[in-house]
Amino acid sequence: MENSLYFLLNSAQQSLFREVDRLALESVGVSAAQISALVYLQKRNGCLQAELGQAMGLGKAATSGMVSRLEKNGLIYRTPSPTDGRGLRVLLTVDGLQALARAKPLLVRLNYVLEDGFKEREKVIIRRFLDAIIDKLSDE
Amino acid sequence: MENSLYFLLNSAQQSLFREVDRLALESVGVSAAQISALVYLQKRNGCLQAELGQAMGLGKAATSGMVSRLEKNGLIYRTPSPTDGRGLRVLLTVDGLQALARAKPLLVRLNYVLEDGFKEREKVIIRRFLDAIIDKLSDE
DNA sequence: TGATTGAAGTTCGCTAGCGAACAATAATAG
DNA sequence: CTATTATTGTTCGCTAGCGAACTTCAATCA
Repeated sequence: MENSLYFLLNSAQQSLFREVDRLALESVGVSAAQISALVYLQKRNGCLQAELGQAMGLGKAATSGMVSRLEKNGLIYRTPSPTDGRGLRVLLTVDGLQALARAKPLLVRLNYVLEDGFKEREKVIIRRFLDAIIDKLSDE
Repeated sequence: MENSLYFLLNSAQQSLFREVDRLALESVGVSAAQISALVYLQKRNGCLQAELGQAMGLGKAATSGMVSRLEKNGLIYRTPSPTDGRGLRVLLTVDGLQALARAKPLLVRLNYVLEDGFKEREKVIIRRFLDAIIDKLSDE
């Protein structure tokens, strides 16, 4: 029971996330969760706050808090959406871009460590497992 | 980059954990994290608070908070350790045992869903991936 | 034995998530 | 055009984690 895939998955992800968070705060000065948001904002070149939240899999409240903390840290700024009177556009600042640049080596190294010891066909199976979880739980 | 195993693993575990937490609160009235603790306590038939924390991969502060909430919910009780003047022994209450009984079907169903669509040899690879992460990060 | 080091717990202030309730704006139905 | 419904975002109170600083008791060393 306590050897089930569910407990194993939780345990692995939690260990990993906490370690990455520790390293990120130490070497980049930004939390792991915030780095994920910065990566997305760079790819999309800024976006509506609601879109960022959806991409991160967060609810409204969590998104609001996270974006506020990013703003307080000077990594992003918010500006009213030109096309929607309700929305806020979220954009990287120069500091945000620089933090992202400092974070990238960590992310690259991380993936090297994660993939180390697994053949391509094995990685395909692992991805299929993780993708299946996400698929089964996305109800829209 | 955002398709890396790191982001994929985070995404999958977070989706899964939040869904399980939602179901657990709804059908058992106890959070997913608390259920993990109850499972461990049943297996060990009670243990020192510090041991529980280590088994859950938590620090002292998180352990203290979690055990306090379990106690507030009436699922466990604390009693001074007979062998160590510093320690607290944590034990399931009757309510705790009953909550565990209500939770078990959920856990069984969950693992069925997770394993569904994967052959034995594929599950072995998935376990090896997750175990490797835990191994690489346990420094003692 | 007595002093130092270590381990068990608590508390504090922080990040990070949740749902619920709310205000403001947009979109849609009549 | 107006009334209803949906979407965007905030705030509140909660669970859940972290490290740091602290107390208390145990173990070790000299």
